[in-house]
Amino acid sequence: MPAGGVADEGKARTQILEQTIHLFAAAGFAGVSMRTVAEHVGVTPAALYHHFADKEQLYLDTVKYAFRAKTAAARKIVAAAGDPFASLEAFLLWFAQTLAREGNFRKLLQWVLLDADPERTRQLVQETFSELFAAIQQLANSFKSRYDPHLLSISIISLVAFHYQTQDARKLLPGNRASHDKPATVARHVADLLRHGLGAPA
Amino acid sequence: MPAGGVADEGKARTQILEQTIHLFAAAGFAGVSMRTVAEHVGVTPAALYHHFADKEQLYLDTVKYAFRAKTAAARKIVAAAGDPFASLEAFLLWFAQTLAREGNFRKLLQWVLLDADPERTRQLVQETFSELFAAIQQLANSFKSRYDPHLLSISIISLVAFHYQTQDARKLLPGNRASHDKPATVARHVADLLRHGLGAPA
DNA sequence: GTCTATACCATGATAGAC
DNA sequence: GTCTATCATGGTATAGAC
Repeated sequence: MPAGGVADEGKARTQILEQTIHLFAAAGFAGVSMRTVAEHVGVTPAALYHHFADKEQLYLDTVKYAFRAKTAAARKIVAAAGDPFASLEAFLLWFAQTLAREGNFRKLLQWVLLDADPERTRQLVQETFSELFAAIQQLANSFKSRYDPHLLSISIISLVAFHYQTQDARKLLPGNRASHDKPATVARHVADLLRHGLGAPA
Repeated sequence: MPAGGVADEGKARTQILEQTIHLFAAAGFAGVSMRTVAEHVGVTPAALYHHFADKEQLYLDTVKYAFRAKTAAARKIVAAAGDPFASLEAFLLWFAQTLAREGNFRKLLQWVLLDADPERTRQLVQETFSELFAAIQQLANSFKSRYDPHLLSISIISLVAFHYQTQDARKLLPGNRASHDKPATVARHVADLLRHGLGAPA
């Protein structure tokens, strides 16, 4: 098995996955046809079936491929620094940067959360969310706070993830400014809120 | 124009919308066919086209119908109490209860956030998100905190919304307990976190 | 306001040549 | 490993009877 990590991966196969990420990110499983994929990749639909058993497998492999390495970075960041707050801030900045920069990553995450097929959900959550979540939960535990680690982990992820999920929608809502989507701004806001809460005005 | 608020609404039309909510909530615009809707409603596809110009209009009207009244409740709750923290806690509980109880509402919200069509996004955000957001922003302002009102509003919504967005996924992640999805638990956790932050251990 | 019938196109998937 | 050709099915939408 090659360095990639998941089964065998020919050059052509990898190139297909690479070019398919954007399509599934934009329209989801049901919104993308094999013909569209084929056209975009520059082959015929039949050629796709040489590399993937069916559309479902292509989708699963595409999402897994897109998430690989993305979350491995999180582990390192969380494990690196000693002070919990320093780790938290490093993670928040990394997460905000990643979501801001990699729209495909963000959207695929949203598609995974909306997936109606339980088995597909299971596979994707384990392949995608679980490593990221484990890293955050480790961080959450290091605070030795009053909060439940599971709840706190989700809260930390929420504050960054949901902000970028609503990126397009917020442009239509009052009080929006372009600077609100800058990763540094978001990370600082969330770090402040998590550290001090609303109780202590500056 | 009748009390409903949006154009004309016959009895049959309303019944179609009512029964279609669940389908679009589960599978989104691309994942639902007019045949499926017709079968589920108990008519032929042709009958649907008597009430709705096309599939897109059926989708838009369904989402708008599902959101109507849902968010009107939020305004009252936020406006009611005097103390900002009391209002906040009342809102958090209402929001958690609504998302926990009304899975269709929650899922439609997620579909709206993922919609790739800018014009559809514009219509739906204004019809759905904007009233809820205005209520929260009013609340956020009342804290007179150091935080940007827009950012703070999204943070408040994030902590509850994302928690329930990840409901299915979290069942597969470590540390999950059934009690974590009880509205009272979520609301209390979020209220504590927002009030005190991580800085002040109990 | 709902039906039958249907036009017409897109879909996932396969067989078999090269 | 990719092609051409094809199939069966399902997709949106319409015409016109009742």
